[in-house]
Formats: sequence, structure tokens, C-alpha cells
Amino acid sequence: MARKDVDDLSIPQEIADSLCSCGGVEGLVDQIPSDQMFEQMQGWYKACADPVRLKILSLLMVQPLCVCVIKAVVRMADSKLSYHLNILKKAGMIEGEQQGQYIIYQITPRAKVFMEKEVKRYESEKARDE
Amino acid sequence: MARKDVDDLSIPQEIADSLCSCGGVEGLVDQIPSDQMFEQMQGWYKACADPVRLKILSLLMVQPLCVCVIKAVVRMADSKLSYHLNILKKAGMIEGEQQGQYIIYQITPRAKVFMEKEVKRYESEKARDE
DNA sequence: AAAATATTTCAACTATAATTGAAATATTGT
DNA sequence: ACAATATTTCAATTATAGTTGAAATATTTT
Repeated sequence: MARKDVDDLSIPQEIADSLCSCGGVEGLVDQIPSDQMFEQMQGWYKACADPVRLKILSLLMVQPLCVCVIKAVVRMADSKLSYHLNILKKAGMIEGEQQGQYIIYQITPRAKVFMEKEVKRYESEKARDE
Repeated sequence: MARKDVDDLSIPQEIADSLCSCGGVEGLVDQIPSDQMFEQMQGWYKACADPVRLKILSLLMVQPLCVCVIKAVVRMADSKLSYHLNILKKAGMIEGEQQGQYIIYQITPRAKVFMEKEVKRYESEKARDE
């Protein structure tokens, strides 16, 4: 079965051999996560695919903040900031709670773990490159 | 200076207090990475913000593969696949090398480290949720 | 209850990303 | 040189994401 898959594709011998030893195209697919998982993982990467949103996440790693303080740092129109906050909220990376006149946002524990790891990874790579 | 920043914003007392103890808006900014870093980090998240591209990365974590094998797994038009491969290549997450008739792609070491960590993180979170 | 402040929502618009199919390029086998 | 296969490139289109400014909502202060 696996052999057949591989033969049908007419691929380079080297690739074909190792493909066979891992069970052909079928075996390959068995070794990777499910489509559903890629679908879900994608969400956070989309949310993080913007420098302003990464900055907001970093700010909230320091402490919870109201929108006005975030605004004072990122300097953009209210509605624009609100749009980006909403994307992070929908992705489950931040949560907002009304406190009186203000809405205080905080980073979710899971997003904090993610960001801590990522900042470390990035910095260790940068350090190695120098 | 920091005190002034905070007063100008007229923010909730609780936030104001902790903002002051960390040096006001200025102090806050000092504690987060540079804009340039967010700009650079963004690149990989953009590249990963698509389930097909995540799947391709996972496939290449198993072994280097020619385009035709990747195509056999992800099942899409050549030009579409090529488009996504190019995005991963431009982001520095994969590299392609012509070998005869074929082009063999492989994941870069840095991208492999990233993906390994991410898959682990995702799975440990999923495990905790159950 | 009216005015002030903080924040969000909405609709119109602009910009960027993804898809499509045809044509181009590169390599191999005849 | 020619036909076949693998892959990319291109231009046109469609779809999605981001921006803008005005209006709406929520809360507090007067």
C-alpha cells in the first residue's frame, strides 16, 4: 500500500526510499498533527501577525492596563486600537473587564506563557547571530 | 516626569499607582522589547497564520520532501502550493534546493525548533483542558 | 438629568493576501 | 533537438484584513 503510493508519484529515489521506510505518503500523514490542530494553532499566529498587537501583548505582560494607557504608548486612533484589542480578545489572548469608567485589559495566562517563550526564543536567536 | 505622565492621563487609581511604581508610561515602555523586534517577530507569525502552511512545516519536520510529495498530501493546485511555499521560504522557515528534476524543500533549523516548541505547547494546553 | 470621559461599534473605504488558470522555466529521457 | 515532467511566475480576480471618522454606549461627575 505504502509502496504503491510512492511508486505512483515518481519521485526522487532518495526521497522515495525514506518515504517507504516511514510508510509512504500515508505514513507521513500519520506522523503529523491533525488538520483540526493546524486550524486552531493558526488563530494565535494570525492575532500575532502584527507589530502593534505584539506590543500590546508585551505591555500587558508588565501589568493589566486600561485602554487609555495602552493608547498613550501605541499612539493611535481610539477605533483603530479598539479593533486590534478585539482581535486579541477574540483569539483568547487578552481579556477586558469594565472597572468603572475604564476597561482594564489583561493578558490571559496561556498567552503570557506563549509570549514569554517567544521573546526568549527570539532573543536567544538574535544573540547567536551576533 | 513619570508622575506627570500618569497624572495627565487621568487613569484609575489602582493602575496609576502601579504605573508610578514602574516609572509611569515611560517606565512601562522601557520594560518591553523594541519596535524593531515586534516588526521582525511578526514575520514568522504571518507565515504561520495559515493551516496549509503549518501542515507543510510539519511535513518537512519528518523529512525533506519534493514539491510533488507535499502536493500529494495537501492536494492543491501547483501554483497555489508554490505560492505558499514561497511565503515560507521568504520568511526563512524553509529552504528549497533543486535536485535534478525536483526541488527538495527542507525546514530550517530555527523553524524546526519553533515548531517543536509550539506543537508541544499546544498539546500540553489541550491535555490540560481535558 | 445633563455634561464629560472612556471605549466600542458601524459603514464606507483602502490595502493586502489568496486564488486561478495560462504561460514560462528548468531538467531529464528519447 | 524534442517531448515529458516538475515547478515557478504572471496577470487578473476574489477575498480578507486594516483604516477612518462619525455615531453609539457605558460610566462617572456635576
